Parts: sequence; C-alpha cells; structure tokens
Amino acid sequence: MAGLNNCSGYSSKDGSDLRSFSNALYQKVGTWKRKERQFSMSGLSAYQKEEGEGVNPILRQPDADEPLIFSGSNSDKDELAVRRCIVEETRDTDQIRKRSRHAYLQGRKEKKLLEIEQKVRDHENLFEGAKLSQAEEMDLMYLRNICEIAKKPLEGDYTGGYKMPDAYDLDGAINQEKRFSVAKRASTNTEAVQMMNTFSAQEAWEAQQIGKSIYKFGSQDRNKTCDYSYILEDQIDSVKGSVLNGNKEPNRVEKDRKLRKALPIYSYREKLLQAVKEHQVVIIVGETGSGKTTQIPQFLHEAGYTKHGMVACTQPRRIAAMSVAARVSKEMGVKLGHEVGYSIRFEDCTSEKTIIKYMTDGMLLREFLTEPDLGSYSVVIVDEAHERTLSTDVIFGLIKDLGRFRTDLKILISSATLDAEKFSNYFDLAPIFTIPGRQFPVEIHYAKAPEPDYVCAAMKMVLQIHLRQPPGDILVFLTGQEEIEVVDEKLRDLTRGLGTKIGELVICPIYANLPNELQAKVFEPTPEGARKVVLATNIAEASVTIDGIKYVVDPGFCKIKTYNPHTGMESLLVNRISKASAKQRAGRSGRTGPGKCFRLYTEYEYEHDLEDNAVPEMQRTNLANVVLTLKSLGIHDLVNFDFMEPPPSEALLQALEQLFALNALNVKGELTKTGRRMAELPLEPMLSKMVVASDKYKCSDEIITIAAMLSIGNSVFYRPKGKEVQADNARRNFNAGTFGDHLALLNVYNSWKWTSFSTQWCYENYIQVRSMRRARDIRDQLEALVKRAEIEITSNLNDLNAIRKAITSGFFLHAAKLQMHGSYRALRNHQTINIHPSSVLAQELPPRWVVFHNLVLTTREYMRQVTEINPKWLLDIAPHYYQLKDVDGPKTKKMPHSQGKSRISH
DNA sequence: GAGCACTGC
Repeated sequence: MAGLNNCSGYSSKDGSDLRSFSNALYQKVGTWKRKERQFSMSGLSAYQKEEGEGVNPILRQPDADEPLIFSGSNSDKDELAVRRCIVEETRDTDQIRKRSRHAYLQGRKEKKLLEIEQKVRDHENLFEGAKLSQAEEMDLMYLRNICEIAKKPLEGDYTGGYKMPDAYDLDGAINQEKRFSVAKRASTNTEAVQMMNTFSAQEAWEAQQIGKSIYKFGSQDRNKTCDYSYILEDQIDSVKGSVLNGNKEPNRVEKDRKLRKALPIYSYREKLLQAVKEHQVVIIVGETGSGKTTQIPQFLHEAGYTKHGMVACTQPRRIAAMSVAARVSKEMGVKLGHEVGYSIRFEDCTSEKTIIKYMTDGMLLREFLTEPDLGSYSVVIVDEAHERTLSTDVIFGLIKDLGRFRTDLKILISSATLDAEKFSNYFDLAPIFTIPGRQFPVEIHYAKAPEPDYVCAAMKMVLQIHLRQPPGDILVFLTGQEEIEVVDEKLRDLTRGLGTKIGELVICPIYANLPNELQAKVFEPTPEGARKVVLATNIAEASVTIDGIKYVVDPGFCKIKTYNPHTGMESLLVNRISKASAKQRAGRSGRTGPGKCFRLYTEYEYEHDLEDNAVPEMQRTNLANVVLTLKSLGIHDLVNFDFMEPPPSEALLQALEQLFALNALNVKGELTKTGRRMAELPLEPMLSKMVVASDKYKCSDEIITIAAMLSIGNSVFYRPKGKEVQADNARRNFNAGTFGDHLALLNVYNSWKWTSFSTQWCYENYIQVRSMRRARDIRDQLEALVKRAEIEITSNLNDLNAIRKAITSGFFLHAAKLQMHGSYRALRNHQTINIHPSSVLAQELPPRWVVFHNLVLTTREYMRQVTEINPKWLLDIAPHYYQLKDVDGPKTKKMPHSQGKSRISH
C-alpha cells in the first residue's frame, strides 16, 4: 500500500481509505452537476455563489505540495468556460475520433475477431464429444476469452490493457504466445479481479472502478446532458513515484556555463587519468550533464596523449559530432577544423594539425577500411555506447581485437546507463569509472491504472497539466506522424476559442519527415502567458533537444524496426520502450529547471513489463552490409567473431547467402573483386551491386542517381494534410513513359536538375527539398567514389532497357511473378506479396515480372519501389541463381498462375 | 487504394 500514501490526486489527508473517499468524491461531483443544470440559465453566477464550498473536487483538491494555477478568484469562471468549450467541441470529436488510430484499431480488431471466432468454432467441432486434456481446454477457454474481449468496444475497455501489435519473432513465425500475452493477462483480469491484489496500483484502479459505478448509479441521465465531462471527469490519476536524482541548483547554471572547472567531471580528472594510464580499456559511466564528451578528450590532450596520435571520439549522430567539436574548439580557444575538428559524411572538417577529432561511429568504421590498425590514433573514445548502434557494435568487436596487438592504444567506452558491467565483462573486466551527472531533479508520476488508449490518455494528460500545473512547456512522446496529426487536430479543436480565458496552448509537432521550416517552430520561444505543447516522436528522446520543457508525458511506446531474415521483410511495430528510454525521456524535463514526468503506465508495468535496455540494432537488422564490411577487413570467421551480443545465426547465414548470390563472395566465402568494389561504396549491398554492374550496361550516370534516390528512402514526396489529391497528381506527372518506380525517381531527380535545383520547383511538385539535397549530396559522393573505382561515368538515358538490366543485376533476388488476382509471388521464397498502392505500377495493368527494392509489412506484405523486367534477363544476369524452369517452366506458358511447383536452386 | 520511428556510411 506504499503507493497509496503517495498518490497525489485523491490522497485523503484525514487517513480515510481510498474507496470511501472516491465514493464521496463522485457523489460530490454528481451534486455539482445537478446543480449546474438547475442554474443553467445563469450558470456562471451559480458558480460564483457556490464558491468556497469545494464544488469541484477534481480541480479544487489541491496537492499539499502542488500549488494550483487556479488559486485566483476567477478560477471557477475560467474552468466553466473551458467546460463550455468542451461541450461544443465534443460534438465534432466523435468524427475526429473516427479518423483516429482508435477507429483504425477497432477496424483491425473486428477483422481479427472474425478470424478468432472461426478458430473457436473449428476447435469446438474438432473436439466435439471428445474428452479434452487440460491444456486443450485451457486453449479453448483462452480463445473464447479473446473473443469476449474483442467484442467489447475500445472506448472504456479497461480490460484490454494496452493495444499491442502482433508480435513477430526473428525466426519468422508469429510468436503466438507473445502475441496474445496481453489479451491473456487481460482475460485473467476480468475473470478474477480479486486476484489482482498483489500490487497497489491495481488496487487503486479497482477502487476507482468501483467508485465510478457508484457514481453512475446516482446519475443515470448523465450522458444526455453532460458530454463535456469527457475530458476532465475522466481524468487520469497519477501516483507520485520516485524522483530522478538531481544535484543542480538553478542559480548555479550561469556560473557553470562559464566555468569548465565547475563541471562534476573536473574533480575526477586525476583519478581518471590515472585509470587510463594503468589500463588499456576503461569504461566510463557518466550521466547526462557530466561533461564527459567535452572534457575527457581535453584531459587526455593535456596529459600528453596527443603527442603520438589523435584522440578520436565517436558519436552516433552527425549533429552531435559537429556541435561538440565546435564547443570544444571554443573552450580551447582554437579554430574549428585546426586542432579540434570533426569528420562526418560529406564533410571532413579536419586538418593536419588536428589532435582531437569528433566523428560519427560510421565514419570510424570507414576509417578501419583505409587504416585497419588506426595508426594515426592514440586514443579512441566510443561515446554514447549504450545506444548500441550497428556501427558501435561492430567497432567494439574490431577495437577489442585491435587492442591485443596495439598495446599503446587506449580505449575508452563511455555510456550513460548502468549496464556498464556488460561492457566491462566484454572488455576483459575493464575497470568502471563512474562520474555523477548534473541535472535538475525530475519527479516521476505513474498512472494509477493502466490506460487503455494511450493517445487519448496523452491528450487528457496535456489538458490536465495545462489546467493544474504551473507554467512550463510540455513534451509529449508519440509513436508516429499519424498519431501526432490526430492529437494536434484534436487538441486544437478542444482549446479553440479559449483565448484569454485560459493560457493559450501553442501546439508544435515535430518528427523527422516534417519539413525543416515547420520543425523550426518548436525552437521558437513560447509567447508570454502561453504554454507550448511539443508533440514529438522519438526524435526528441536523444536527437533533438528543446529548451524550456518542464513536463514530459510519456505513454511508453515507440515504433521499432524489426527484420525477419526468413522472408527478408522488415516491419515497423509499435512496441514498449525500455527502462533506459523511459529514464531518458523523463530526463528531458529536467534540463533547465526541476521537472515532472507523467508516465501513462503504472509503476508495476514499469518494473515488470519494460525491458532494461532496448534490443541492440545488431539483433534486428539485415546484416549483409556488416558482413561485407567485416569481410573486406579480412575477417573470415564471422560465426566466431567476438560480437558483444552475437546476432541470430540465421541472420548471419542469410547475409552470407545474399552476398554469395550477388557474387560478392566466392564459394570459399572470400571476397571477390566485385565484392571489394562494392565494399567501397556507402550503400546497401544490393544497391552497390547495381552500381558496380552499371559499368557493363553503360548507364552509370543514371544508376547512381537511382541509387542515391533509393537510399534517401521514403521521404521524397510530401503529402500535406488536405492537399492529398494535388500531391498525388503532381506525383503522377513523373510516371509517364516509365516502367516503374525506379525510373520515376530518376525522372524526379533529372527534372529537378534541369530547373537548376530549384526550391520553388520542389514546392510546386510536392517534393521535399531537404531530401532532394541529400540525394544530390549522396549522388556527388557516389560519383567521386565510382570514378575512383575506375568505373566510367556514362549516360544512356535513351536505353531504358539497359538501366533496367542494371537494376536487375542488383535486385534479381527480389524478383516476383504475377499470379491470379493481381498479387505476386516472390521467386526466392514463394511468398505472396503485393504492389504497394503508392507505386507507379499500382495504377496500371500489372506487369507479369517485376523486381522490387524492399518489402514492408503493414496491413499486407507490400513491395515498395517496383520496376517491370523481362524474365529472360534473370537468366542472363544470374544464371547461378535461376534456371530456365524458374522463369519459363513448361506449365507456365499456358497457365501462368500455377507455377508453384517450380523450384529455385542455389 | 495505403499510410513509413530514428540514425549512419
């Protein structure tokens, strides 16, 4: 019951138990409502009369330590105005909700329900009359339970827990246990609510539910007149949990900025240098604000480590590398690019004088290719190691190996979290050095009960904070663009017209695909008297820092890319965040002053359902590129390569197979000449194979454009809300005379080039300038590298067949054949797939043979970026992979759809 | 006729 004593919303100060308290509370609310109806003719004055009686317990029940902003005399008037507005707006809310994720989930749920019901029937038929084993009975009961749960509407469906997506495992099959675990847990909840007495959060929830039912009993006609209660009455109760340690005092901030010596790390200087002197590898745990990234390289320089080589410090992000380098060069009083520099893709800001070099981790990996012993470095610092990016993990393996014969090389691994033990074990029990951070304290509040719909809950929470908490900006973490747009629209609707009655809400969305000029709004200072609400994706967790955030709303979800090596399919799934992420998110509120973090999940869920750390990227990605890099570094035994956490062996094998098929590896698993050329290019292997092959077809100019356009991904076309039709029309202009998306992308780039890279042209055609500039950068880089690899740049724009052949050379593994009903069958694994509706070819008569760039799993399995090919090319280009019967079997001539028996030999 | 988190070379 410890949690209850801390609860901030309804805590009873006289010690009476929660149930009777909430009971009384709801009765009070009921009275209040009835009175309001009585006085509806002059509602406002009725309020003023009642002032002082505690008429509105929800807003008038202040926390002991939490002053209300409504303490002034106008509070009830203001609040009434808010409610009035909400009454009016609720009429529209239903419609908005229909378009929201909510409705989307409901639709999917219904589909699923039909499937499950059929399954139950099947089961029942199968086992009719037979005696069931206990396990079978459990199974059946469990399916029935799911049916029951699925039948309930989403709104108010407290039994359903969080809405979780289907769980896919790396081994290909859908993991049924994982998939239904949420439902399973929920079903036990409904059947035996009494069983949930093991933890306080659940108890509190139960008490609240009982309180609600009592309240309903007393006001049956509530739905007719009291729609406005939607937001405030159904408020989210939170329990105050732990406080993230903070040791920073507000008045010291300014001083700290000026005094390097005031940073916490400074007092550890001598000890740290001693540790580095005695050990080759040192693990540094430094919390945010400890100054480790800026100070440690300077310490090492002062201690003389730069006499025999540079100090390298890797960062996972470009911006971090640039900005830290700029700050350090300022501190040292040297010009950026001289003694202190940075090195990122497209930009090498270093010189011969450089002794401290900040760089992205991918860049250090590239340096391994040109200088395998890292001879020009004396110290390598791997910063932000806890993020476990693909490059960081590969660097770990390489540098651990390198350290064995370069004993003079010092290695520092710096991480923000407490999984330092893992790092230490990996690096042969390297000593761990802990430096305290300097941050403001952050109060953590947990939800008292699980929230069924986190989008809706987040919205309520924002309004609650806005009404109840002192000024300060709010940061809300959502999973994607769609959610952000829904919440944005709904919040705008709800607060429209409040104007002067209540502080204005300035709503700023931010996600990576949002055009720059719209992103900039987030960083503008909040107007006087207003409150900024930032709706962000994970971008705000580490990549973007917004000043002035005082409150964080954390629903506890994010989208994570998963990869299935069997089908070669990747999918973005909404998933729980890790404890480390939750901590990081909370910390975003304590940057400029003490903050508060409202987690929309219970403390129990935090403790038991969240993993400590996110799954490293290595475990959930296509490894072809990693394997190619390692092979070109001369590492042949990949199975025994010392990964910190080895990737799944299937993924490794699949990557080897793919590289073999692409002719990058020979039968012995050694790198071929083609493979060596491919490794030079900063592209995925299939794309780099395409580029290498373009030499043969004399169309390298076009192919590198296509490769650049494909590697910027899906952010070329911009489709603003409300202008979808115009955007789609503009997009269609590029499709004329093409055989598919690849050539359409080529058209886009060339058209832009012919307008001399006009920004205006991009706006007119609903194309994202930022992405196009990036494509141009990549294209320029590729052009230089291709020339260095002695591939001649030749343009052959008129011979579209040559271009398509070159594409096929890279993507023959991704070939598919039309079946009946317009779906396709992948030649590699006979999987049924479809053309993505956004593709050029989705508009036209489906071609019989295609190659595609990648597969995504959303509602169905879709191919994105599809181009028509001639099946004979497959035989010409990949005779080692395809045989005549694969593309031209005797049966296929008459019955093109019954080709299932043909087999692919490797 | 569907909806793509974030990086990096």
